Amino acid sequence: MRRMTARPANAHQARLLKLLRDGGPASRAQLGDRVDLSRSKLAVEVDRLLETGLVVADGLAASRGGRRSHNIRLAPGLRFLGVDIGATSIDVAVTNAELEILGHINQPMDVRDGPVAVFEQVLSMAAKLRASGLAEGFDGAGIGVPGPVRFPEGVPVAPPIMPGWDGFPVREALSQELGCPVMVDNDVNLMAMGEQHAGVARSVGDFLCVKIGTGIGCGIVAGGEVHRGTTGSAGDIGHILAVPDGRPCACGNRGCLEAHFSGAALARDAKEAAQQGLSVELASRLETNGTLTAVDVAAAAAAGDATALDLIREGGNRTGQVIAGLVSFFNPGLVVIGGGVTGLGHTLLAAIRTQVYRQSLPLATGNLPIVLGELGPTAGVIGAARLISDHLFSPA
Amino acid sequence: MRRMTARPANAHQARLLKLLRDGGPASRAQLGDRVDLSRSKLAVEVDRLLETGLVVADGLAASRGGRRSHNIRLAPGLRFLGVDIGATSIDVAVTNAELEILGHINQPMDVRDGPVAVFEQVLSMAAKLRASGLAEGFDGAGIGVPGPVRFPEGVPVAPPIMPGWDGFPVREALSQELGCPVMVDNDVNLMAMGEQHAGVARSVGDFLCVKIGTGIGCGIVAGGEVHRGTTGSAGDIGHILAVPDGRPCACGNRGCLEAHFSGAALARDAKEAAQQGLSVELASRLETNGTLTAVDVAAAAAAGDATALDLIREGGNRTGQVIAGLVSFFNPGLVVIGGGVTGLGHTLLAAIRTQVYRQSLPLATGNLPIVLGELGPTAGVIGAARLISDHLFSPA
DNA sequence: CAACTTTCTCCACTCACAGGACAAAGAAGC
DNA sequence: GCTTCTTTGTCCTGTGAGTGGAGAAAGTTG
Repeated sequence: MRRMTARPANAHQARLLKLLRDGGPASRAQLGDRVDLSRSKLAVEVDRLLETGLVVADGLAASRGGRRSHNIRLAPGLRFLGVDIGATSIDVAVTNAELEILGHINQPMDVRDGPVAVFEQVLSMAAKLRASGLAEGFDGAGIGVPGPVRFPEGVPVAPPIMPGWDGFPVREALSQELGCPVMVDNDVNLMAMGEQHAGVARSVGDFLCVKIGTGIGCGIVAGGEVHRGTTGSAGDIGHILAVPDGRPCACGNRGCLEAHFSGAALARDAKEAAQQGLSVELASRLETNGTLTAVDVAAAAAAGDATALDLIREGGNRTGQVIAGLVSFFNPGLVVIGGGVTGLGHTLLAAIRTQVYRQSLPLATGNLPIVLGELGPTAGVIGAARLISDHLFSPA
Repeated sequence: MRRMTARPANAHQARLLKLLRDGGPASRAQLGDRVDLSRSKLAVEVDRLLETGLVVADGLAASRGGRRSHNIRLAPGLRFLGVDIGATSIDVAVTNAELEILGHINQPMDVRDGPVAVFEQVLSMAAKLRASGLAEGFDGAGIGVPGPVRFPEGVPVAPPIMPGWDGFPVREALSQELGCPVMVDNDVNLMAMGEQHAGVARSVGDFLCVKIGTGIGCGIVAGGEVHRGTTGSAGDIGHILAVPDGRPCACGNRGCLEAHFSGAALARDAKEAAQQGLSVELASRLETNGTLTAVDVAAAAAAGDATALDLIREGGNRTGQVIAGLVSFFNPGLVVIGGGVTGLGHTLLAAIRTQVYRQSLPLATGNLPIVLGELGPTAGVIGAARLISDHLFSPA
C-alpha cells in the first residue's frame, strides 16, 4: 500500500484534518459549523482533500429530517506509530488517523544500552505490530525519550540518564529505518500531549503534567502549546532542591527532589527500611524477589503496611512542596500526576494535594484540580502519535 | 486635538504599525523588505493608513543613489500614558507612538490608601504632564498594579498587598476618566514587557523577569508572549517556600521567600541588626532617620559595611535558590533582575548567580545570562505604553 | 402527494494580491 | 548637457480566494 504522500495545502485543509482527527467523522454541514468558512469554500477544500486521498467519503449518515449527508472521514488506512522509550521499558503502539490505539506492546529494556540496541528493539516491536495485520506500513512516527531534546532537529542533548544518546540523530535514523516522517520529543511532553488529547486535560489551556517514574519530570502546557524552553530542558524538575543538605544525588548536588522521591529512590528507601526491620511486609518481599521496586511498595501499602504508607506520604509531601512552588509560579488550571508511581494512588495524591493547597495562595489553588492521569501507560504513545499527526496535518 | 480614532483594519496594517513603532520611520521600500507583501499591496495599505491619519508621510529621505524616498512615520501627535503603581510610589510617563518617554514623574504613595485616592493622584500626575505641553490628550493608557489582574476585564483579583482594590473596575474607571482606551496588567508583567521592548530582553523569546521591591514577583515571557496563568496570578513567587520553618509571613505560612528577602524584609532585618549592635553604620543611620529602608542597606553596603553585605548575600542566596528551581522548570534564555533593590547591585547579583549556576543543571544554565534590568524605574511605564499600543495596533 | 427540512452543488460577483510595465527622481560617467 | 544606471513609487491587469444566493437532490411529515 502506498503511504500518505500528500500534506494539507493550506491552513483550511489543516484545520479540517485536525477537526476530523479530534472530532471523528462528520458531514460537510457539521464541518461547516465548526470552521469559519462559507459552504462553497468548504466544499472546494473538502473536494481537494478527497482528491489527495487524505480523507474519504464513505456512505451516507441517517437523515435528520432532510437529505442524508455524506460521511467524511480521515483515510481509514492511515497508521501512526507511537513510541515511548522509558528508562526501563519501551512502549510501542499503532494508531489510526483518529489516534485510537489499535495495538500496543510493552517490553522491558534499559535505555543505557544505548541507541543502537534500543532502536533494534523498537524496530522489532514495530515489525511485530505490522505483522499482526494492524498496519501495512506507517505514515509517521512519534517517539519520546527520557531526556531533553533539541526539538527542531529531534536530537537528544546531554541526557543525564541516557549516556550514549547525546547528539544521536534519533529523528533522522528512525525516519530512515521506518521510511516515514518522524518527530522526537521528551517523554514527559508526550505524556502531557496525550492527556491533553484524550485524557483529563482536554480543553485546558495551561496545565502541568508531573511524571514520576524512574526519574521525575514535568510537562508544561501554556496556551495549549507545549513549552520546551530554550535548550529543550524545560520541565526538568528532578533536580530542584527539595531538602536542604538532603540526600546526595547523581547530579552531584544534595537534596534534589529526585534523590528523595522517584521510583528509584522509593525502591532504595524501601530496601533500607526492610533491612532495618521496620516492615515485615517489605522484608518478606525483599527475601522473595531478591530486590524491591516501587511496585512492591505500592503492594505493601495496599496491604496496609504502615512503613510503606509512610514512605509514600513522605515522598508525596516532598513532591507536593515542589509542585506548590511551581503552581505559585505558573498558575496552571490543572495538575496531572502520572508515570509509573500512579500505582501508589490516592495516598500519594492526598499528600501532594495537602502540600499544594496549604502552601500556595488561594487565588492559584482555589479552583485547581490535582488529579491522576487518565490514560496510564498509553498517555505517552498517544502523545507520540499526536505529535507526528500535528506535524503531518500542518501545511508543508 | 482629536485623538486617535482609527484602528488598523487588518493584520497587514497592524504589522506595519508595529514595524514603525519598533523600528522607527521608514520608506515604503524599507517596509517592503521587512514584510512579506508585494510593493503594490504594500502601497495600498500604506495609503489607507495615511488616510486614517495613523501614519504620516513627512519629507524626503536623502537619496541612496536613486529617487528619494518618502519618510513614513507614525502620527507624531500620538501620545500614550504609562502608569506604574507600586506598593509605595506611582510612576507616570508620557510616550510618543514609538514608546519613547517624553516626560516621567514619580511620587510616593501607599496603594493601601485604596483605588479612589490613588486614582486621584494618577489623574493629577497625568494632568501635570499634559499641562507641561507634552501632550494635548492621550490616545491610550496602560496601567500596572502590584497584584494579580483578571486581564481581559482589567480588574484586580484578591490582591494581597492592596486590599480594597479587589474587584475594582480599574480599566473601566480609568478609561472613563481619561477618555481613552485603557489596559491593565500586573506591574511585574509590564516590567518584563518593558525590558523586552527596549531593554536587555530584546529578541529573547523565553525569559524571566524577577522584580524585587516591597514584595517579590516574576514576569514570565514564553514564546514572546507574557504568560499570565489561569487566574492571572502567574509569577507570584513571593510565597514559594524558601526556608523550611522559617520566618512567619503575612500570608499565614512560614518561610516564604518574601518573608526572607524583599524590600520590607531587608529593612526589618537591618533594623534588628542595628538594634543588636551588629553594625555601627546601620545603627547610625537608624538614629538619623528614625527608620531604615532597603536604600539604607544599599548605602551601608556600598560603604563596605560587613553586616549589610551579609544581609544582601543572605537574601541573594535565598532568592537564588528559588530562581534556580524556576530555571530548572522553565528553562529560560535569560533572567532579568529588577525592581527597587537593583541598587544592591552586584553583591546581590553575584549571590543569585552562584546559587543558580550551582544548583541547576548545566544544560539549563550553560548559556544563561543573569543580568540586572537595563531600564530601571522606566521599565514599568514603557511596558505599560507597550501594552496599550499592542492593543491599539491590533485589528479592532 | 404537497409542504417543509436538510444537504450539497453551481454560479456570478467581489476583493486580495502578485508581478510586470512604467513613471519619477536622482547619481555617475562621458 | 546628455546618456545610462539606480532607486523609489504608481498603475494596471490577471489570477485565485472567498462569499452569498439560487436551486437541485434527497429526505421526512402530515
